[in-house]
Amino acid sequence: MASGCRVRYDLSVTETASSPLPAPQPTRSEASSDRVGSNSALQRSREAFISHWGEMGSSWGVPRSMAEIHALLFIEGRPMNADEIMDRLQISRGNVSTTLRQLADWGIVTRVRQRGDRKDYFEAEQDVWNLLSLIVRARKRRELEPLLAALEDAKSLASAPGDSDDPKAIKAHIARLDSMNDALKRLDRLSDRFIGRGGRGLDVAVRLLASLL
Amino acid sequence: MASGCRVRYDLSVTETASSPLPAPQPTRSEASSDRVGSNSALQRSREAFISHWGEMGSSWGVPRSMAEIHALLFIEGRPMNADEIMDRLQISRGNVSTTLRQLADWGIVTRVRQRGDRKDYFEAEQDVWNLLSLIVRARKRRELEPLLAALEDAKSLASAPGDSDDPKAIKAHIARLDSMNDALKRLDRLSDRFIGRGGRGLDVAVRLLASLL
DNA sequence: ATCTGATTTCAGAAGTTTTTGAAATCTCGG
DNA sequence: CCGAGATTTCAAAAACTTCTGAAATCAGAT
Repeated sequence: MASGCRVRYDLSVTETASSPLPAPQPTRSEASSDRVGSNSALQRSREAFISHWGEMGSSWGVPRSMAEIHALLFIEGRPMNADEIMDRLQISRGNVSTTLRQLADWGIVTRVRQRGDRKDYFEAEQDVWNLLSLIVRARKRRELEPLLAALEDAKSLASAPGDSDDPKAIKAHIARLDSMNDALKRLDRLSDRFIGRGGRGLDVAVRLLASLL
Repeated sequence: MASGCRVRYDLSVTETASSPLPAPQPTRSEASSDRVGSNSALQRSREAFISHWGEMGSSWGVPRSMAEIHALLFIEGRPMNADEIMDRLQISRGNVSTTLRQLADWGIVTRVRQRGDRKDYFEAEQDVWNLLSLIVRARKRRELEPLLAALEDAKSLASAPGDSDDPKAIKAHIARLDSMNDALKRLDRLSDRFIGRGGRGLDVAVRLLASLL
């Protein structure tokens, strides 16, 4: 569903001076042919995880690089700074900065301070149920709730004052809006409970259901 | 999150002859300013529903026009043919054809035959829980399952034969993959039950949970 | 077979989203 | 207050997705 394969870009920043990074770590390989970088089994497994997570993200409307950054932080399980992320994923500084801020807004990633280091470090939520609940919460707020509001609007629009529509048709129309509204509202309320307390709710509910069905 | 406002396009097809359509129905209005077309309360309400549904779709990775076509069929609640859809939504024949096929593949829309009419008509699933279960089913197959397989791969990659990685690190890494895998697998199995029987399962489960939590 | 209207296909156009990278801004230490 | 490094911003570029429309294909009627 897409290829990939970006080109390397210049790392030097603003000032003219050369920034003597501790040893510019060779890049990862993208897919086949040439391999560079540390290619231990562990590293290759991480790479696989990252790219599959990125893939999944992009089919769910999450920018690939956002999903990849998150995957990297999750799978490394330790705080990383922007430079490390840039090097590892081969994406630009601006992109990393913007994306980290968004992930932090969603609450999926936390900014941590490293003693005696001016850089910002970031680490990902490690509890998967917590992670899922954060995602659900964010999408619910950004997408489900506005849609519910819109459905209410559509409903009130339909029952406007004097007009020339067939009352039968109006009734059927409103019934359709209502059934959609009901279903989504139920999911909405349900997700409230699910995410009620730090993801544990989701976990519990899922176990519960699994046994009941 | 986007504008819209496409231009009208030529309706005439292949042959040179003029296709005398029964009266090219004026176009809908996009948002504000000029209004054309039938503007009854009912019509405006439908329009609102369609565009909000389209909006939502596009933030979930569904092409706007696909979401709109589905919304139109759902809210009209009757079989419609390609020409009606083109006129109403102002989208091209090719787009309509391709999209209808996809919706039909997902099972969200059904092709129905109208006696004595060579055209194909399409109608949308009217039961919302059924609809949701069809959507869940499709996404599960197309996205969740491949991801689960990929996680398994990543896991086996990590425990490859003789290599230089710290055994501690490998253990931690595998634990992470496992926790992700477990959570997603549980969701996966759960959705199986949910959609087990034509959407009713989903409905029942949701009611059940709502009362339990 | 042929004709006619409906449908599908697909290359290119249009539109949208994502990414880049360099300049602006911020922040801390001295 | 200045300098050095870190971060943010944002206009422009690249990449990707979706859409168009004309030509090809298909299918029923004659």
